Amino acid sequence: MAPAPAPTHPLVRHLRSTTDITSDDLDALLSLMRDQQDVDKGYEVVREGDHPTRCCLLLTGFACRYKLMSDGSRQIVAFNVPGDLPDLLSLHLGVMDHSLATLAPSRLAYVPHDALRQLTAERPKLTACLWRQTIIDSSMFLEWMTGLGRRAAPSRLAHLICEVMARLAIVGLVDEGQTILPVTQADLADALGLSYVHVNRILQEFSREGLLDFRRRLLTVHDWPRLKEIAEFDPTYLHLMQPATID
Amino acid sequence: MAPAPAPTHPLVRHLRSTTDITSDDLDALLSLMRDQQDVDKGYEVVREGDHPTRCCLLLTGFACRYKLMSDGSRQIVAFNVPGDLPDLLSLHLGVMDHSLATLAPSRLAYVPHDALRQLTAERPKLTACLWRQTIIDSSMFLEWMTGLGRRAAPSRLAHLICEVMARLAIVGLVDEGQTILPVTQADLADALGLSYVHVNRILQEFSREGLLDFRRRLLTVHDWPRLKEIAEFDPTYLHLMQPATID
DNA sequence: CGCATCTTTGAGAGTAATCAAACGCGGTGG
DNA sequence: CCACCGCGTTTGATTACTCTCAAAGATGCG
Repeated sequence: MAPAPAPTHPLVRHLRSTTDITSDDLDALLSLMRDQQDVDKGYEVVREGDHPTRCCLLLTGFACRYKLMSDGSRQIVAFNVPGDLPDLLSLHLGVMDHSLATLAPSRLAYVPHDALRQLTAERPKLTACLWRQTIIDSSMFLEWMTGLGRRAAPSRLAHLICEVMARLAIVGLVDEGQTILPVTQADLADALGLSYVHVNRILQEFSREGLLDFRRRLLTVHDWPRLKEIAEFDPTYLHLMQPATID
Repeated sequence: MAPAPAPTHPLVRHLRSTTDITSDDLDALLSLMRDQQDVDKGYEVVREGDHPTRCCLLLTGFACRYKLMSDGSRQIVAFNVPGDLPDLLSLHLGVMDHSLATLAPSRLAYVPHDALRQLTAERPKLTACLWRQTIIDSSMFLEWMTGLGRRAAPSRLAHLICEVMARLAIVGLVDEGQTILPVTQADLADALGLSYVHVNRILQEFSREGLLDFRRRLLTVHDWPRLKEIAEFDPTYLHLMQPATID
């Protein structure tokens, strides 16, 4: 039987795919990641208003960043996949202006701000890589905003699925067009600025058309080219060093 | 008569209000800003797909960043006021994934990426300030996204006006609740994900209620507290070092 | 087996888009 | 000085997308 592929650290996969980080800087960064924790789904890593003193790395699982409105509604502004540094921005922001929570049982690693700040003071190249990382984040926000503002609901949903698939593929979590996407339709709705009822109807339409199926957290894309077409998905904004990994 | 207040450089006002930059770093940065240019309204500073080799500083005028959709519609993702470094992110991004254009006659200063990169390699403190700056940008995107996804149209418009007023106030461009906002209602619509017809109707409603008037690029806010209330405007996400400047 | 969570369905209501046309104002040129 | 022109704004009528509310099915976990 074929041996399982060497399990590469997701952070390594992630950073290598979006930056030209050196092995040396990578090792230095990884050496700070000793403090790890397993958490359940629904764990709030940081909350709006917090003054965090450390950043976290998502090793396994799934997370999202969101803001809560006064009427109780929630806008999810980002999904995070393994390898992401979801709250890296807290390094340069006193106060969190949004929250971060897991959507699935997850493993987190923590890096104290102090250590990270010292590391960046010593290593300009690494600093540039991490800075670039936060900027790519903001690129994704821009794309998301554009979807919220100007894309019709089906295209918006398709685009979100394309993005998440692409990012999961980078860290090796997509197999034959299938992936576990541990979110509910209500979570998708919160990300898309739609109601969950409407999301449900669009998903049914997609399924009826043979485009994809999303049931019980298992996402199966049957027709990636057409999905990309509906989404008008252009992965440029992910700023990958190599061309996209699905096609 | 009272002497006019000393005209401070807008970049200085801006950076001082959002970071703890030192005078020394500030001078170093300013010394790179020699290359200046006056441009007309509608000038495209950088375009989606470009590979810029310099960043710009908006000295006077008004600009916006936007993405164009295949159907010709436009999503404005940010407005830029004097003192902003609207495309600082291009320093760490090979390709622009959105465009930047002026909305009013403006004066720009350019800084080559080379020079800026060298400066950041030498000055970790300055790097942190600029990094922070790009992160605050991304905070504003998050707030904007939340508005697009979850705020009703009137609240969304009110929020945008609050933000722009607050940021103009920082650089001293608001006087007695009045400011020149050099955008059309169609521009506002492109920023808000609404049609210009709808924006017009909301503005009329605001005017009828005595909340504000926006005519021929002159914005007059009559009832700032109520505007903030409608917008649920909480300036935390602007990450100002001092509390907000209007109240 | 029972409960909690998540998904699905239907009906009715509203918000905002679209289309089309008129209006107002400032600038230009005769 | 007036007529015209263009940009931006305003208006009205119609359409349609999406939400809300309410309730019924599924599914999986304990």
